[in-house]
Amino acid sequence: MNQPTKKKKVTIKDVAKHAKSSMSTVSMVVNGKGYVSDIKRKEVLGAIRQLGYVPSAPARSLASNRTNNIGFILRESHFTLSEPFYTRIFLGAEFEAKNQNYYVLLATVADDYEREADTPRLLKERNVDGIIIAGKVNSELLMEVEDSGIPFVLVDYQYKSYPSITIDNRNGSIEAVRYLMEKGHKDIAFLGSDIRHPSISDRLEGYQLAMLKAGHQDTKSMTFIDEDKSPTLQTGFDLGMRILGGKRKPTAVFCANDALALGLIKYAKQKKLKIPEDLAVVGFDDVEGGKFSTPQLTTVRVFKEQMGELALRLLAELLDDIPTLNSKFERSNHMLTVPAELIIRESA
Amino acid sequence: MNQPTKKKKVTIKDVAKHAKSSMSTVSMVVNGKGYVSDIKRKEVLGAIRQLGYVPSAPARSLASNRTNNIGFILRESHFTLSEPFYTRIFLGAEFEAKNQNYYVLLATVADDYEREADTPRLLKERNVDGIIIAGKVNSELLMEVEDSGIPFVLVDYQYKSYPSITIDNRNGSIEAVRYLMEKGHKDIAFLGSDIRHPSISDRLEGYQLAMLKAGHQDTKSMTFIDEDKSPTLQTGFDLGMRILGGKRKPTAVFCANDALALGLIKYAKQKKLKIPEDLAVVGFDDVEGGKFSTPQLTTVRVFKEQMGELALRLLAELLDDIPTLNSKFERSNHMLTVPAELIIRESA
DNA sequence: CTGAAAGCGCTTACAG
DNA sequence: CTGAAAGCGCTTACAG
Repeated sequence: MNQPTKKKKVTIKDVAKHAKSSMSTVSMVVNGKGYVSDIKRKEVLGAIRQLGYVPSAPARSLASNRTNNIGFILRESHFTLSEPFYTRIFLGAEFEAKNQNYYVLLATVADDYEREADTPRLLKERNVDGIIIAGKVNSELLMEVEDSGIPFVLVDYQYKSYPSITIDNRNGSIEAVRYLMEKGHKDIAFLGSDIRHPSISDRLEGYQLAMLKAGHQDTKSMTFIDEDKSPTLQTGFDLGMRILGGKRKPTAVFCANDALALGLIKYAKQKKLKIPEDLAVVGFDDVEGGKFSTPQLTTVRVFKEQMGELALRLLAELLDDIPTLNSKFERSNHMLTVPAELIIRESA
Repeated sequence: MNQPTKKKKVTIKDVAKHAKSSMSTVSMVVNGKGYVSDIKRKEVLGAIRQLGYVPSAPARSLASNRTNNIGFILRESHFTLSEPFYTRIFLGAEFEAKNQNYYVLLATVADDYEREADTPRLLKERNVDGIIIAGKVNSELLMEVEDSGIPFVLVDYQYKSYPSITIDNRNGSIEAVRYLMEKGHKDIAFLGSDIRHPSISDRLEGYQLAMLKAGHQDTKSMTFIDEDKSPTLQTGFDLGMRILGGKRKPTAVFCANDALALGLIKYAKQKKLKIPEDLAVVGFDDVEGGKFSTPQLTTVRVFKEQMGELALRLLAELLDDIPTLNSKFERSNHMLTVPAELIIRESA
């Protein structure tokens, strides 16, 4: 069928000729711009189908001064995380990009990013119309993107009041802590790390709010945080020692994320504690591993794909609305929050 | 510093003028083609630096008929696997792509891929110079890529005798089984699934070879395979029942990959078996989770980043060597195998 | 070894 | 509402 012969590329010119029309008309129907009579449109569409015409991306870019590429910037360590969190956000963005006819160029950056030296090529070459930045990244990078003038949106992170998609961490946390309380727990601890990540500090805040509201003044002695560590299994395991080694042992722990929760559970099991009987544990994120852990993890679900999708859509809207990039009004409309949802399984 | 002013784009023309040279000369020094005198080159380079010239990707593409993009095709389920296996391969390719000045466009495809309907846009639009296909994918896709005439290489998969980068699964497996034998094990079982993936069937073969060589004729009663399942934790867990429920219980199990091994361990622990005392377990892949499991997983390491890097490099070479895509000679030179390495930890 | 010129395949004012 | 033409920023023969 599809002979791998050196078939000549079909151009817009061929289509125009075939449809007895002009290149501009073809261009208009392809791009859905301007008015073309129904008859002409049909003829053109027919010619396109018959000839198998596919527009050339580079030619379009060159002529229109748009790349139709979106950059997706992510810390390398976030990309290779065993729990596919950002990967799923990326996937959501990719999915929506297909709908919107964008290509997404992924650029991973080192954790110790340095301006200039590590500038992603897509930024240097300005080979994107807009950028999505996922998760916490070096502020050098942020400033660099900001200076570039290329529109961008953040996902699961915030910077000044630039457009962003964030999780409703506070309410998700409140819900989790309340659930624990309903189960009769009073001594509820918080376990966290990398507290400078806004998602994590918001989760702490939610915890504090819920505790205060329930009349527990002293949350401080019950919060265990290793600020300098990233929130991984290992960190959770290590913090487990501190939590369970103190004199005032909690009966429940709300963890800043699933990895920490899983690490804590691992430690607790090693100490022969029964979960949830001896210690109830709730995580946050709803990561793959939580479904397969023993016991299965009770957690707060984050809609990762949806976040990516929203980010792409928001960015696409920005690109359409502000070609001159000047309207700084209504910025707050561009800071979206997606709800999180408590998922009750076995660990609490 | 970097004013976000509407600075006019610096073009090759500006550089030529500034360097008192011509556009073609500038082009040549940028691309390192043809001969340019040292003096001219220096002048041009100086002008480029001073003006901050960055070539326009689309203009280049249009003029040269190369996109400078590489497509990376991957099954969606492989991308979101909790164990970042293919993700790391991708990262390796991405890394090498930077060196070679390619952008890599990631396209994830559904597991139930259908020709035409699901054709990745990068293929349809021919917006890539070459393609990397990672892991086992639908044969429809393979045929479609083949028909497109776009050069491609496979990673961790094979198709006809197209260029590929594969793991030395057989020798890795032999090494693992031999290690188990050295430890005194005789009843060594094999645990696997999705046996149609060449990597997995090769691992089985390695197992069989090693067993035979050691005088164990009957490997059949010791191989446990669920062909229709993918090699996940869950499958490993489920197969655990069969392995440990039979009358002839193995003292060691060589698993087709880490996920299966981890699932098996989970089941065995639940059955109060001690690992490795009661049951020794070896995996394959050396995935993140194995380092944090209890006990830590003994496994065969696969150099994932390196595989991606090799794939990109191989593809880049193909693209340079055969612009007309005709030489089908020496294909076997293009089927690379990377060694695997036994990593001894705690589970065996 | 270097420069002038055509051409890559589109989009976009601009006439009509 | 539709067509002719310029121009996007490069690369690549082709003269010199």
